[in-house]
Amino acid sequence: MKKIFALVDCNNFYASCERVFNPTVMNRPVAVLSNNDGCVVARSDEVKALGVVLGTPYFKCQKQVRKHNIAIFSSNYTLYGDMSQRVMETLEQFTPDIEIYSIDEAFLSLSGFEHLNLYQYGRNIRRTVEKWTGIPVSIGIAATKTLAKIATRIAKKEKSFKGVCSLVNDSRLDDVLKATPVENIWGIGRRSAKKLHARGLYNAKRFKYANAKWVKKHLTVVGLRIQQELWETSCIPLEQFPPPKKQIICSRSFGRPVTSLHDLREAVSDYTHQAAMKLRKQKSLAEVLQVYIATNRFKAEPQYCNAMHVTFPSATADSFQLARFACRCMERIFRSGYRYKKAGVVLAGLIPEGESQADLFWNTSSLRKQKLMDGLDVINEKYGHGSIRIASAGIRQPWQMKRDFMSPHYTTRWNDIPVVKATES
DNA sequence: TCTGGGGTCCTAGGACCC
DNA sequence: TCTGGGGTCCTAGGACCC
Repeated sequence: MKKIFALVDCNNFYASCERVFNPTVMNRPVAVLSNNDGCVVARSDEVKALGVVLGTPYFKCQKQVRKHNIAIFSSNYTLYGDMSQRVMETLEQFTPDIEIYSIDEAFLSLSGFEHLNLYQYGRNIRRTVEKWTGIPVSIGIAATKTLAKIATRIAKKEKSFKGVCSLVNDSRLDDVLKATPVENIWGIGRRSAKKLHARGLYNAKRFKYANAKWVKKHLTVVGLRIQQELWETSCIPLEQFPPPKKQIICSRSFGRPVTSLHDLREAVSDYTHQAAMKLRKQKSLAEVLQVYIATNRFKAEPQYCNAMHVTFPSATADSFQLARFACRCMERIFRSGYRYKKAGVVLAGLIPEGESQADLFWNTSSLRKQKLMDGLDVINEKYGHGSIRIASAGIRQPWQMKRDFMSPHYTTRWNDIPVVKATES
């Protein structure tokens, strides 16, 4: 049976989320900043039109922000995560086979839906999502994921398509590919694009008809798969049930330079706890813990970075145990006299709960400790992240990241629920 | 003053084994 | 003086994604 994939992609997702509950920015350009208010990571259409490039450091576009009255927001992941869930739940109305690919994208399997007018079906999905969540989306429909990605670009770019583009059984497919630069193909990054250009392959159609042996040699099997997908041969399947993560990272830049071991210990304790919560959520244990620190590479000042990892005799998901080791690693790699910008924690060697090898001389997590962890997670889930932290993460936390333009937690905090006031006319 | 964070997959090369 | 061939496992680094 021929496969059909739809890709649903939220438009300017973070910026759209900020607009849903804040009508005052509906007609203003909106930009959302990365963690630490570092770079622009999401832009409304108006901001794109003003020429503000994705990834621009905030301090480099402040002039434009003032001149054009751009509304600026710090990243509010609690809000975006919740809005994402609403969008995904809406999509589940349309097919049971859905892969949540990222916070703002989902692949839907529409195989077996050929009897429908796929374009109209897409339009229906789009209307419903916008009505139920307030988030505008673009939808691309095609025989492979790679082609669905291309279709979505067209749906977004060509206004006459009204947000939906189907390339299923479409004789114009090669024309569409011809108009698609290779660097815009999903999975073709800067380096691969350069190689393709060097061989005179500038658009997706040329790539499609290129010599497969050459493709395999220079772009590996990954490139070969992409090429196959351009031929409508599906090689990248729908992953409905994503496998558990193989590593969990928590790393952050600091709001200001950090110089003391004390503060760095606090920071990695906090990061370790956050990573451990994710670890427990996917019901895994970690065998390896890694800690790293780095100075600010953009500054002309003494640079230092280092990392250290420990392997446990028996895998664990205990926040306290992990944090203790994280602090010990930090003590080992810390050198005084530097201004640190960033620290991170990696949990690796992840195995499913219940598959751990007990070690005779290793203090394995007791049942009581496990109950304590469960309690911690329940409370943090219910009252918001950071309601309960571990003491070694400190209270004052001078290293905390900057978030000067944070919007309220409209959907997840009682006190932040928007209030609509009637005015007398 | 101010430059994000969290992932995956693939390959090459070294260690080690039979 | 000569130094096969095949296999596995691990790690670091490259490339890419959102």
